[in-house]
Amino acid sequence: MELTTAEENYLKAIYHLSVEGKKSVSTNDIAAEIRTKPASVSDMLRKLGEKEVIQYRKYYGLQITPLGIQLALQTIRKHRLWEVFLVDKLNFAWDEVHEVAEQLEHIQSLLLIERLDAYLNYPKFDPHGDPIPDAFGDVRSRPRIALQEMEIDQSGQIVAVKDSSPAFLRYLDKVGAYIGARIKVLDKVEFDGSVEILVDQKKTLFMSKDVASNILVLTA
Amino acid sequence: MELTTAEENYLKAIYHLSVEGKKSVSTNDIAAEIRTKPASVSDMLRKLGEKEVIQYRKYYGLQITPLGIQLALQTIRKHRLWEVFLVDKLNFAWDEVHEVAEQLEHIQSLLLIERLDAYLNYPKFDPHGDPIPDAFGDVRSRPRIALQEMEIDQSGQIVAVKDSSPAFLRYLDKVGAYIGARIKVLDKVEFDGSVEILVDQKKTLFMSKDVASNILVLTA
DNA sequence: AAAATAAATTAGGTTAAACTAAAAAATAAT
DNA sequence: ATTATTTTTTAGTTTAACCTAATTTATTTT
Repeated sequence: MELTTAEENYLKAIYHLSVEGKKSVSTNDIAAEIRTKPASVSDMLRKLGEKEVIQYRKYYGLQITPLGIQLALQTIRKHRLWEVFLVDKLNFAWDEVHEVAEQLEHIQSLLLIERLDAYLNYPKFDPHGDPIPDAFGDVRSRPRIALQEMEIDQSGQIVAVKDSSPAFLRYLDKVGAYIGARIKVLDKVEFDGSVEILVDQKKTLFMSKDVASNILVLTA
Repeated sequence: MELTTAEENYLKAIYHLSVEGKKSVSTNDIAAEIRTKPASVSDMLRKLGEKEVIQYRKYYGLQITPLGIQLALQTIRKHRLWEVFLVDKLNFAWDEVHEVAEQLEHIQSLLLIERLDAYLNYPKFDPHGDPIPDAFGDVRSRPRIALQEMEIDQSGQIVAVKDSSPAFLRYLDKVGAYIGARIKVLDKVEFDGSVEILVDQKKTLFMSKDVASNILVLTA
């Protein structure tokens, strides 16, 4: 089964919307995600349906198939491995990698990805803390909760972000809340949902509810 | 100036034919190089002419412009840097890299190439011994002659091959004539042009004229 | 120099992926 | 339960890159 670059991008978007966003995936959702027009999405859904990576009934809805999930995970695997390469080996900042990884993920060569994986020492998580599927598509993800949902005095480690826009990542970098940081919730303000945390047993940090709900923590 | 992947491939082919093959570049030559049809080439030449990377007068001929040369060299630079990466870091054999590098060379990111160059320690030659243009397109190539043209008792170092088809590269690997090998010409048979060489002061090797004329040597 | 051959280009068609505008179906509101 | 609104799909274009077949230009040959 061969997918074009465009097809891979659609499938990846559908996978993310299906898994992360729970409820059924709409044409408009996909258009927003891919930054394209709904009419283009309808076109592509028909094609993806014919290739049996999704089950598609027009006006009704779609469901990603096991084959589709497998292919999407391979693309995600490639994307995240390249991100590790860019950060670990080429010293990219974690907010600079996405665009380039978006291109690299479409390079076709099984050997390349296997070798890259070995070279990087079989990493299990990318620089944003997201799990890297193995060659069979298996993902071992750690149970994580939003910082927002933690209790006072609970501690843990920042492992990922929900919103990975460059602006947000830069903000985190600036205030010193990097992936891997060990944190403890010192206080929560009921009124506005903001929280106060201790980072690495040194620095105290205030953050709004908006920020805190975008940070994922592996609780101890 | 932005070139598409196809445009980059055509320009690269035109550059190679212009520089390596001397005489004027024909539509048919390009078609053969790119494995496409002459009609498609005509189409593309018009487009490349409009973008001013070549000077083109139909039925008459073409010439690559300084801008075209610069852009072609950037693509070649990327291709050869990726080849170094694949061989040095990911342990690819030198006959396995071309296809993958052909894809990687089109990734667009100046930062990526600069970082990769630094990571590889600013290599000057790729695994086939071809020179890597620097960020400004400057190439420092070593003066090389074909093994075929060497005199008896002359010695040197294998630095490149003309024909880099996988079959030829595999053959070289098998007989132990790798890039970097130090050699000395022991004998030349006038009758058929074949040569006998000593490799690394150890192994004696016979090769046909065809093979010898495809091996480039930096003479001592 | 005219005829034959070879090379290059144009004309017209295909496919993938996008788009706008219009139509159809599903959902929500009165 | 009609009407209004939103969502989705279809119809018809556009662009890039290819193709075949036909034509035009250039080059050889006689």
